[in-house]
Amino acid sequence: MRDTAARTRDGDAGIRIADGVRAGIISGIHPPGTRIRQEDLAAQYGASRVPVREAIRQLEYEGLVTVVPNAGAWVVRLTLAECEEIYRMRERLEPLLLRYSAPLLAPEDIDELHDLAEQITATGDDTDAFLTLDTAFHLASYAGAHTAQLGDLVGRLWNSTAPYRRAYVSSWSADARRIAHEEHHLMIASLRDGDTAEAERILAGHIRRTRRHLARTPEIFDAAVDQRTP
Amino acid sequence: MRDTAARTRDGDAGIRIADGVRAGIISGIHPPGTRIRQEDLAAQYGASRVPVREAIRQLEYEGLVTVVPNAGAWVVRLTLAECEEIYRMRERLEPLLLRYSAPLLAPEDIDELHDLAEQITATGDDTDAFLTLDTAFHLASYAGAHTAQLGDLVGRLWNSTAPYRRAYVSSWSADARRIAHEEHHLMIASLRDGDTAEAERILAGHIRRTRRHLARTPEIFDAAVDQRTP
DNA sequence: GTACGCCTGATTGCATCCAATCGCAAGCAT
DNA sequence: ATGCTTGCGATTGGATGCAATCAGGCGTAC
Repeated sequence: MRDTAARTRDGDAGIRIADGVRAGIISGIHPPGTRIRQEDLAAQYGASRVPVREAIRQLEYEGLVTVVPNAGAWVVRLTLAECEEIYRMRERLEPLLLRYSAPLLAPEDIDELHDLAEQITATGDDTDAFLTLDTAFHLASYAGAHTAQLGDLVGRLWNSTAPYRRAYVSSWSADARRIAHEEHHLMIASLRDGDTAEAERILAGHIRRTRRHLARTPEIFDAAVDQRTP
Repeated sequence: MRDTAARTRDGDAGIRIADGVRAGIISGIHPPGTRIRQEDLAAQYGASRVPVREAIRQLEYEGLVTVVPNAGAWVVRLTLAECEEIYRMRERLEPLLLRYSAPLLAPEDIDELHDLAEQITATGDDTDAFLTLDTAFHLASYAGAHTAQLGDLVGRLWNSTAPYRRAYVSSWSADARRIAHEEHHLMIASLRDGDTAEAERILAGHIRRTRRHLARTPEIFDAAVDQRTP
């Protein structure tokens, strides 16, 4: 019952808890391996444990927390293999999502993508700025898609790897960053041309290259918070 | 407190409810549009409404029920566009899953696939038998994969469309069925050859063809049970 | 000194109970 | 006769309380 939101008992308030915890996980406040206690969250959000349980279940199905019956919940810790699996899924799904989105992007939407790509190029080695803008760029490229499940799924996959992205993006060389920037611009050019198939290929390559780089920095997945993680 | 399972309060019993309802949806007992009341399920499974709520939430995240706050839950009803979207996702994801599985399939596993394919060929126009065996065949082809998320996701996608599969498979011509059988055998041959890439291509084509046929039978998505479905 | 067993504390899982919301229908006014 | 309003019933959302389970620490036996 501390700071957050004062007892809106209208619609459905267990979602607020899930939103808050999700934000905490993505932003790195709750690193992988952190223990999640129901009563703590209940107190923090001024709610009972019932909606907290629902929130934890939701986050479990989003792949952000691990629930062990009669034991508790922890922020998911990924192995390198699991993280690669997520990237392989993204490599196949995001081009499909782009295929849904591309035909419905207006020229001004593509201009906005161009602006974002320019800002990304200008971030230099400010990792936080890069992460924020890169996420915004890709999500904006999917803004045209009206999908029932695919868009949400891609968002969940992004969130799943969010705690690790900071670590390995900061390990990129200047050259690796430059290639990412160029791929962004190539994709924009293909979108402006109306060549969706080529944009799909560039995007798939973009994700694949990131995955391969990831495989070369396995040390990211070793250290962690460890609070009795199963 | 009727027939089902007598109060096992050990581990986690809300999952039992989800399993039961899921089976009912997949098997067609609860057709799309059916209203789901919490108290009914609670009485049916001899539990309180709390685990029922969790079960409904779980099924919502699996894409099997639609929950409207302060209103209730219904078995998901798909539009043709939504069903096509699921097939497009499967078209990209299942070849990836096969890529994980194929190298770990032993020769005897492939023999089993061959047996299943033979049985499928022998079903003639027995739709129920075809559905059961076809599901078994594809799941068996994925048995080698040890994935954290991909396998479960593919299973969920299959389940989502299960209520509609019966209807459109029964509309297949003898020719359409024969093509499916041949694709099964082609895939087996590629797997036995160790040519995973070719098996992937055949599988993608198999799913794509099914999706295209689906688009030609939109009448499946019209009629339904309708119990105040939103 | 080591291993096993018991006991206590903490945490989760479920049942029961109360409050808020929504849908529907009857009644009234126009 | 039709449209709007108001009240009631039904159903969901949330809070509290109790039972069961698991982890860790201590004591005892070998």
